[in-house]
This record gives sequence, structure tokens and C-alpha cells, in this order.
Amino acid sequence: MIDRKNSGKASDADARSPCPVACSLDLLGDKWTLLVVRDLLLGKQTYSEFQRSPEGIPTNILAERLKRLQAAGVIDKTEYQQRPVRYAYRLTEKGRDLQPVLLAMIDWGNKHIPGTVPRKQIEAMASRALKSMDPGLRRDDDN
Amino acid sequence: MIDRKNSGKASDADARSPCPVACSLDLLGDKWTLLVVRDLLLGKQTYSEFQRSPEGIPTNILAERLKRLQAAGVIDKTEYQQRPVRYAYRLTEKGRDLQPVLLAMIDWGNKHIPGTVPRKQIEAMASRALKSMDPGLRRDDDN
DNA sequence: TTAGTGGCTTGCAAAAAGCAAGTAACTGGA
DNA sequence: TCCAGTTACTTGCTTTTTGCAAGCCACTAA
Repeated sequence: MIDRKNSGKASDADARSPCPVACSLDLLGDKWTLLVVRDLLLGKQTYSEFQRSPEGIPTNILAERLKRLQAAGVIDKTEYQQRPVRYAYRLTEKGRDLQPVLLAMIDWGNKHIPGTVPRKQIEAMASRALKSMDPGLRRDDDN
Repeated sequence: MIDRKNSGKASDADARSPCPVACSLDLLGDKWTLLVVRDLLLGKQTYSEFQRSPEGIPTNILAERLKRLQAAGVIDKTEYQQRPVRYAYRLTEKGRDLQPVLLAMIDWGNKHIPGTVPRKQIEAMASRALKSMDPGLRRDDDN
């Protein structure tokens, strides 16, 4: 199972162009990747939490995206307990820096797509998630 | 050639969820769409200009994306001359409002993907494009 | 012992992307 | 007038990616 694609590449190599937009889209340009990042910013951390999001990401795509994001250094995966083994996915600084992109999308959606849940409500969800978090999942350290 | 998909839909109907991020990605979530928006923000307006961009968008994909963006109200298409007929694609207000999303991506790319051309340089390109623009292509009106 | 959960992998059909080629309307030059 | 070239696409076909269902392994709790 040797696969040379995307190996280690924190950046380009086979990027389409040196444009930062094009390079960002090489990693993030699909319907699912940024939704996973959104979930992480909202405080979700486990595979099954991502699966339970209302959009219903297919499980094979979720697995593939988590690997890609990890390979790109956007997230990391840690065993937060053994017996039974459970993994927590968390954003790295590189991942957290995607927040402005997500916020810009939220603002655009709110302004131009009727019926989308407003940013304020989303921010409230995020802070509520932080407060009610399982202590075992908390990140007191910063990478 | 009846096609009921995407007809008129400025917003959702068959959106995956009411999340503004998910809804935005339903329209913008692929490798090419935001590159076309980038080109438009940089002052490019014609089919062949989009084609000449360094990423090399396949022509059938470009045609399909232009239709989708037009159907979504992000761009409009006007005949800016006849004999021979030539079309100019321009961002609507909805389209211009995507600038913050693009800027956030540029900043992220500049910070985390080595070798990407810096925002300042891109902004310089955009203003140079404005100054040297064919008067026939200029938009003095605002929709 | 058995049902249930978490975190995946595998197989396969359907959709989308990517490539090459072709087309229609027109221009400008020999 | 003929011919090459440009613009704005469409069509056909192959390859890649998505999406859906099912299966699997480790483990727990009843």
C-alpha cells in the first residue's frame, strides 16, 4: 500500500499555480473539507461527532478527509483514552487560522442565502460547546 | 433540453442544511469556482481571459461554472460589443461580496503555504488591471 | 452472551472532472 | 475570395471522485 501522493506535503510540489487561492483550494476546495473544519471550530472532536452533523458526510469521505487534513498539518489526532481506544481530532494553529475564511463564508451566506442560521447563533453554539466539554477532551495545552 | 436543476435558485431548496457554510459550499465548494471569482475580482471579464489563467481550467468546466454562477446571481453576462459578438462577465454585488472570503484565503495561503504570491502583489495586479482597462469593458454603472 | 458503540475499510454504481476535438460566427490579411 | 485565426462555446469519451451500503474489529455494558 505505497502511496506517494500527498505524502508529507505540508505545501505544494504539484500545485496548479503559485496563487494562494489556488493552493488553498487544492486542499480545501470541495464540499466537505471545510465542514469538518467548521465542526472542529465548533468544538467537535471525534469521528462520530463529525458523522452526526446534519449534512451527513459519507464515512469513507470523512476518513479520507481526516487523513488529508492531518497530512497537511491542519489537524492532529490524539488518543485521549485507551480501554477502549478513543481518538480526538483537534485543529493545529494552521487549522485555527482558517477561522477567518469560515467567518467570511458565514457572513456571505447570511447576507445572500435566505434561511441560513445567523452567525450570532453559531457563535453561541461554539461557546456553549466549550463550556459543556468533557474534561478528558479539553485542550489546556497549545501545540 | 429541459433542466430543472439549479433553475433560478438564488438560494437553497435542496440545501444540505441551513448552515451558511454548507450552503456556500453547495455553490462554491470545488476547485474551480472561486478561481473564476478571483479572476473577476482581478479585473478579468472574458471567457478567454479565464481560460488563460495559469491553472488552466478545462473549457467545459469553465462554461458550466459560468452558467452556475449566473444562475446563482453571482455574475452577469453582457454583450459588450456586436460584430463580432463579445461577452463580458462581471460580478454582481453578491459576487463582489465574496471578496472577504478570497482575502481570507489569500492570507491563510500566504501564512501557511510557502511560495505563494503575497497579497500585496495580487492587489497591485488588480489595480493595474483597472487602470489599463479597455474603455468598452468598463463598468460605469452599478447594478 | 449478546447487543451496541466508535472508528474505521471495502466494493460498487453514479456523478463529476479532465482531455481532445469539433463547431459557429466573425475578422483581418494575401 | 480563400484561408488562417479568434472567441465562445459543445460534444464525446475516459478517468477520478463521490456517495451509498455493508462489513469489520476492538471494546463495553447488560
